[in-house]
Amino acid sequence: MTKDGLSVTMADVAKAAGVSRALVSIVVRGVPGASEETRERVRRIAAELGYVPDQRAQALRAQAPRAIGVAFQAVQPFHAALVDGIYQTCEPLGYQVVLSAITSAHGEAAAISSLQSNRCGAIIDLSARLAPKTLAQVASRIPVIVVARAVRAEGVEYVCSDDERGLKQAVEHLSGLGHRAICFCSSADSGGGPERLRGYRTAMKAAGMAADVVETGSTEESGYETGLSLLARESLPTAVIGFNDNCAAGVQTALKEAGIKVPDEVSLLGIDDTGIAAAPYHQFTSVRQDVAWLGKTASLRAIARLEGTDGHRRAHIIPTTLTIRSSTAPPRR
Amino acid sequence: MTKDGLSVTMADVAKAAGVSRALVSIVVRGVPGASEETRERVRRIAAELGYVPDQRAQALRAQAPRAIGVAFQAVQPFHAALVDGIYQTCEPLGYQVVLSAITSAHGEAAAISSLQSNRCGAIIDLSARLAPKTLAQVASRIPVIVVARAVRAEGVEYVCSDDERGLKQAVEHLSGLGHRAICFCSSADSGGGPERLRGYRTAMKAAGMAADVVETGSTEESGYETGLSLLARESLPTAVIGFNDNCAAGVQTALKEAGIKVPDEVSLLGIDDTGIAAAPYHQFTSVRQDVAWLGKTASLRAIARLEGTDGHRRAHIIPTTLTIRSSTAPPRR
DNA sequence: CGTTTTAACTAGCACGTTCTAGTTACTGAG
DNA sequence: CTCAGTAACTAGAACGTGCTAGTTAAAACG
Repeated sequence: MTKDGLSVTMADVAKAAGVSRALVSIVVRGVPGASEETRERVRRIAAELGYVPDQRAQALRAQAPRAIGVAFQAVQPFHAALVDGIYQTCEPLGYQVVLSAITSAHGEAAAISSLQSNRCGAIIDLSARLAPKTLAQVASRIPVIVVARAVRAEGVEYVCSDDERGLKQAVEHLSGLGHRAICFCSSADSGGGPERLRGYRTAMKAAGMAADVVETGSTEESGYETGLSLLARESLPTAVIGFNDNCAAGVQTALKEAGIKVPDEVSLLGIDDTGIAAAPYHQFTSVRQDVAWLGKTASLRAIARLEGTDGHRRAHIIPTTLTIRSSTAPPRR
Repeated sequence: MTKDGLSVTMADVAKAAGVSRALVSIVVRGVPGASEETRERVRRIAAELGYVPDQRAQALRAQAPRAIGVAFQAVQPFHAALVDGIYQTCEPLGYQVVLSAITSAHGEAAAISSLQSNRCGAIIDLSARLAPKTLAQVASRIPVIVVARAVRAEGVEYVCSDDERGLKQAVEHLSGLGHRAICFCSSADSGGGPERLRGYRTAMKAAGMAADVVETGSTEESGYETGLSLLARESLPTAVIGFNDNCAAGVQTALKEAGIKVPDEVSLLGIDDTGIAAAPYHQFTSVRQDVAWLGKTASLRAIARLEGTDGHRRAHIIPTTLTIRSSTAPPRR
């Protein structure tokens, strides 16, 4: 640290080593143009002074942006896994990941604007709730990749799971076990909501069964409410598909409290295959989203768009798989 | 966007408006020095071109750093809440929050180095697992505030909950209900582990009870294992304090599977009061950490250290409260 | 009319880096 | 000894912004 409390700069190292700034730059970047002994000496002095290159200055100097911006919601475990995947893809390729959290104090618009302000070459939005028009406006300046939501906006690309097919897998699994009365808890305005509903309806029709849809939400509480409403019916369905794992967990609680056993009396199926589905007391069969794949695809698309090696595409649909656990079984007699 | 695909700069706006860059700067920052009509015109043109100030250039120009770096683990809901609190405190005070995720692909050292590289004026570390020596080295250059872990390292300040007193509250609540056989699931190497254990031992001693400690971990799985080990004993304790809510949830599952009812036969108490404790099927009494307070304190300390208005302090201990729910009741006869 | 004041605006440097276009100093060939 | 070739190094200009120190031009004042 220099005397005035500011950070160590290249010039400080250069001065201490008795060389020019340019040479220090050559050494720290490891490019040819310095003798081995000078290299050694400069490296040692840099380490002694605790020199760390200033990323902002590097970025400012660079002509082409080397940063990928990610807007995410910290509270969502799903987002955490995606962020992990994005780091895994971007960093080895030499791209910096710039995060901006979407919180109660810092909304989606603020997050995106902050990423623009950091001159990210592309933006990956994990929680696109803004109007398509607004997103399109951003996309006219910077490539935008939306994850887990089918956004129909000019210039916006999206990556999401094949929710429609996922529900087909779920319905087929249950009908294969012999179920005929399968209820789906829908949440139309959540990400993937419309696709999941469509997939359910199509699959039910194909199997010659009547659709049975209840509108709910994506939280455990709404699942619990839905569970109570099912219990109030004259007869229970033999199987219930929750809108997601949270929702399924809520339904299970309501059923358990009423003394209904899962899967003996009612089979229960979640979607997303998050940690909650794998928890020892749930063990939900669940439609698995391949989060690593989603993150990797979004990253690669962002990089491709940033580098301009590839034009705009509309959508990237990632297949789902069914993780079978102990919450599904043949129906009660 | 300019022709070559790069972003709009101040010079672009200045050229389009037929004024100097300096004047654009004056208008954008809203400082005196421009006539109202020029101001209006420049603002309009800036908006038309989609000009967004370059934060990196601003930061580079600024003498004093205005950014607070935060190293966090995305997968931890606890961290998410803290990040939220940090944004709420820092942004209104004009400080930028720079996030760096700690993931499998991007460890704590990488995260901290990235924050240094971004010339943050202070670092808030939500997941300090590095050796105290390493942390001290970082702290010798940049103020470091560690959250939720009592780190004894030169120059490092920490903010954490009063875990010791929290356990005292837990034990007193249970002993007030009449419990005499209270088991504590300890996790010595987790954040707050040693303090929690010490608090438990002290409180038990003060109440004239014998300590009953089982070593476990901070996950649901380890709680489940611990639950099984308790069931293998000749007689169950009448109350169990989980190391945290996750752990308590695991214990509960093991007990439930063995047909043991909570709280009728065994009282169960969690720590942290996270969402899991409040979930409908758990309803744990839990020692609440005031996350908002923790985040606010860490932020304010970071700012104080950054501004140099205040010297180094060692520790900041935030009080805990007990949230009473339905998992605790008087002991079985 | 000359001088001062003030509002409105501009020129140009600095921040820390990278990169181009040099400038040395040394080696080896003729 | 001269000349080219090369390795090792340096000077200085950008990148986009903020700020200091100006420079106009018009109004105010005596």
